[in-house]
Amino acid sequence: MYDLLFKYIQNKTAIDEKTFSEFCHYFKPKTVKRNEYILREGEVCRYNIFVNTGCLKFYVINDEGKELIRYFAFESKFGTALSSLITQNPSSEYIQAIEKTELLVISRQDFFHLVDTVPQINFIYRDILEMAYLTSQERIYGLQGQRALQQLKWLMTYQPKILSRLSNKVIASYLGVTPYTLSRLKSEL
Amino acid sequence: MYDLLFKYIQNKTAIDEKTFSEFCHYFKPKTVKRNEYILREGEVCRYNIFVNTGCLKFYVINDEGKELIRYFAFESKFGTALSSLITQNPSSEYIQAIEKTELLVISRQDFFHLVDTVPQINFIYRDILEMAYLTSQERIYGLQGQRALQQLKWLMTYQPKILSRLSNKVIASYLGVTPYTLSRLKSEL
DNA sequence: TTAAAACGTTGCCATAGAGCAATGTTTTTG
DNA sequence: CAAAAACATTGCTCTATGGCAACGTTTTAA
Repeated sequence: MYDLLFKYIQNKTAIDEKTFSEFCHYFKPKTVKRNEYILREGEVCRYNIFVNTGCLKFYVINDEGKELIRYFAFESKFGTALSSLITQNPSSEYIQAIEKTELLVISRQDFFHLVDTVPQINFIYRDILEMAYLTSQERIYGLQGQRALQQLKWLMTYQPKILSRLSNKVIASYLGVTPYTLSRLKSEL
Repeated sequence: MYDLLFKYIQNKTAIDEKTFSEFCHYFKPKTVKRNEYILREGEVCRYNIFVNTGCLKFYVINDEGKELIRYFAFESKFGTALSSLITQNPSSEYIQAIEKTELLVISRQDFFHLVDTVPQINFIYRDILEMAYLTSQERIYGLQGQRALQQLKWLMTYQPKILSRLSNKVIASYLGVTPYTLSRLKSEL
């Protein structure tokens, strides 16, 4: 149950099993079904989430009713509606399972308690933030600059898992184009 | 010289002048001219930067030769090419002064030393990363979803400083549209 | 202070992508 | 396993934005 999480932390910082076992019980296992919501727009986010198996999508519904995905959390990834988690204001994001997904869920309070008291978790959180920020930056440059075809090629090279595991509809929503356009682009490759 | 930086830190965490004076000398004053480069593509970023007066732009030049701006650092803002700073790989970003700008510059080594030894700076860095990530997220949703006119309206509401202080050419590069389009959009408002 | 350079605006046309409709395919679920 | 629902593809048309050219205005720097 905690194997993946232990490997994740061990991979990024020095930690022994004893230290890990002292805090891992703060992470509660939870299984969600395909299409089940973990968080809806308007709710306050009270958890940080680690994905054991499956996949979550993080998205908003814009004024025109379109679903815009900013992030997929696959196995061994953390994800949360960070803005709401930090500010405790209602979230503008939805978090939803794309397929049957097994999670480890930690409450906001417990998580920040660990960040403040366990140096390894302080470092992990810093690493998560740094990496999330870097990924966001690259994505901004991608969305700003490239034509949709270029974005698709970038995705094929750097995020092939997204293309191979997810539906066209979902990929289109991530790229910010319509499924029609994505379908046409794929035939141009 | 260090007034703004002290206020910045004091505003986010409890700190007294004595503690501040013990580490502030790590930040070296530097003045750069209009259009002067602080970092060019291909160079390794070795500094974190705090802006005292003026404004910096952080951008890439894409395959088509277009300048794409992801961030402006105005007074009382930190900014760096974080990806290069962390990995010490060559930067894909440029950092350049838009106008005459006074900086406080701290070396990578000193900065992470402070992050690891001064709890207030650890917290500041966490706050910078959190806020930068949140801003990036919002920008991703903006770029993905909205038409350029909507983006411009968003900017008028939430970042009026950008519109009032910077040239159309620079704003267009931030929005990811051509100056022609921006000029036309403004006449539609 | 004035020539040169950069910038902003607008007309015209080209093009990428949106949106709808129709059709075939795959997936889901009782 | 079969019916229903969701998804993928493609033709047609429409719109937002790109890109060039021309021209006036502002800024820069010697």
